[in-house]
Amino acid sequence: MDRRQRKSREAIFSAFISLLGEKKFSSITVGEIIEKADVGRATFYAHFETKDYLLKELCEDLFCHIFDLTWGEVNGHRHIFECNDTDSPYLHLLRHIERNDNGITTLLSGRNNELFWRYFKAGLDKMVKSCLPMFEERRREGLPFEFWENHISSTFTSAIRWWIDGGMREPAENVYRYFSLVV
Amino acid sequence: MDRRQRKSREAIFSAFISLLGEKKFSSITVGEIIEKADVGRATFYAHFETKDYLLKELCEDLFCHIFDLTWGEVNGHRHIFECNDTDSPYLHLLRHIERNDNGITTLLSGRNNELFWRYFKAGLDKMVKSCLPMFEERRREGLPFEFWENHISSTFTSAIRWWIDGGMREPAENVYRYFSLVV
DNA sequence: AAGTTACCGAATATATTGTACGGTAAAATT
DNA sequence: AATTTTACCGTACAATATATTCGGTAACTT
Repeated sequence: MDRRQRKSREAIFSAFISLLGEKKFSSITVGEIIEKADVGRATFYAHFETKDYLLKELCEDLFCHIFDLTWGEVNGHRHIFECNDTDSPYLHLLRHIERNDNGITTLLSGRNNELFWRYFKAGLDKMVKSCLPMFEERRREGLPFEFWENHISSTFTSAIRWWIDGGMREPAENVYRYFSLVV
Repeated sequence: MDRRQRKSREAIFSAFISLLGEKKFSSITVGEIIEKADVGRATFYAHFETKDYLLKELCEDLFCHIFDLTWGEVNGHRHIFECNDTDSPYLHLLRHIERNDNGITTLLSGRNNELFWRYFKAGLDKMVKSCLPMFEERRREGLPFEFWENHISSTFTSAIRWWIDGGMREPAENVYRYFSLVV
C-alpha cells in the first residue's frame, strides 16, 4: 500500500480513536474526524464509504491483530486443542488488555459504543470455538452445544467489561481466575 | 397527563417502535417518525429533546413496566428473598418475552441497537440484586460479590439474546433450564 | 366563560452528508 | 530522466436532517 494512503488511513484512525474517547460514536461527525486527522474530505470518502465502515475496519484491524497474536502463539506451539498445557489464550488476551496494546482499553472503556463490543465478541467467538474443548468436561448434561459456546464467550466478554468498568484494579490473573471459577 | 399529550406520546412511541422493526436506530430520522406518528415537528421536540432521549424514555417505559410486572408478582407474595418457592422471576421474565408483551421481542431482536440491550440489562441488574440469594449457595470461594452479581445478570442477558437470535425455537422453560445449569 | 395548554403547519437557520472538479505532489513505470 | 499513474487537497455544492420560532386553532382546566 502506498505510503500516502497508509499515512492518511492512520491519521483518520488515530483521530477517530481519539474522538471515541471523548464522545459516543453517533455524535462524531466526519467533519470532526477530517479536521483532527488533517485530511481532505474527499480523502476520507476515498478510504471509507461511510462512518460505519470506518468503525468496522478499525475493529477488524485492531481485533484481528489482538486475536491473531493470542492465537498465533498458541498455534505456533500447535496447541489449539490442548490450550491447557500452555498459557491459556484467555489469560493471554487479558494480558494484552492489561497492557493496553494498541490503545484497545481506551476504546473498550468508553461508555460509548456498543458496536465496538460487538466486533470484539465476534472475534472472541472464533477464538472460543477453537479453544472450546478446554472447558468441555465442565459442560453439563442436556446443554445444547451452541448455548455453551455462546455462554463461555459472553461470560468472558462480560468479565472483561466488569474489569474495565471497575477501573482494572485487579491484575489479569485474578480476572482469569474468576472467569475460570464461574464457567 | 393531558389526553392530547398522551396521544401524541403514544403515537410517537408506536411509530418509533414500528420503524425500529424496519431499520436501525441511527438511520431513522425525526421526519420519518413524525410522519408515521402524524404529529407536527414542533410537537415532537416538545416531548423529546432529541432522538436519543426518545429511545431512552421508551426503554424506561417499557422495561420498567416489564420488570415491575415480574417483580410486582413476586413482591405481591412477599417473596423477594425466597424466590425459590414461587415461580422464579427469571422464568417469569422469559415468559413475558415469549409472549412478546409490549412488542418487546420485536425490539430486542433487531440487529439494530445495542442501546436497547444496555437499558434492558440495567433493569435486569436491579432485579438480580434482589434475587441474588437465589444462587448464593452456588457462588464459589474467593469470588468477589460484584463479579458474581454481574455474571448472573449478563449470563441471563446473553441467554435471552441467544434465544432470540436463534429464532426462539425453544420454549421459555428450556432456556431457563439452560440458564440454571450454567450459573 | 375565561384562561391555559398542547397542538398544527409552515418557515427557517444550522449542521451533516456525500459528491464533483481542477490543480498539485508523490510514487510507479518506462 | 521523463512520463504516467495515483492519492491527495481545497473548495464548492446539492441533498438531507436537525432543531427552533411563531401565529393560529382546538382541546382541556378552572
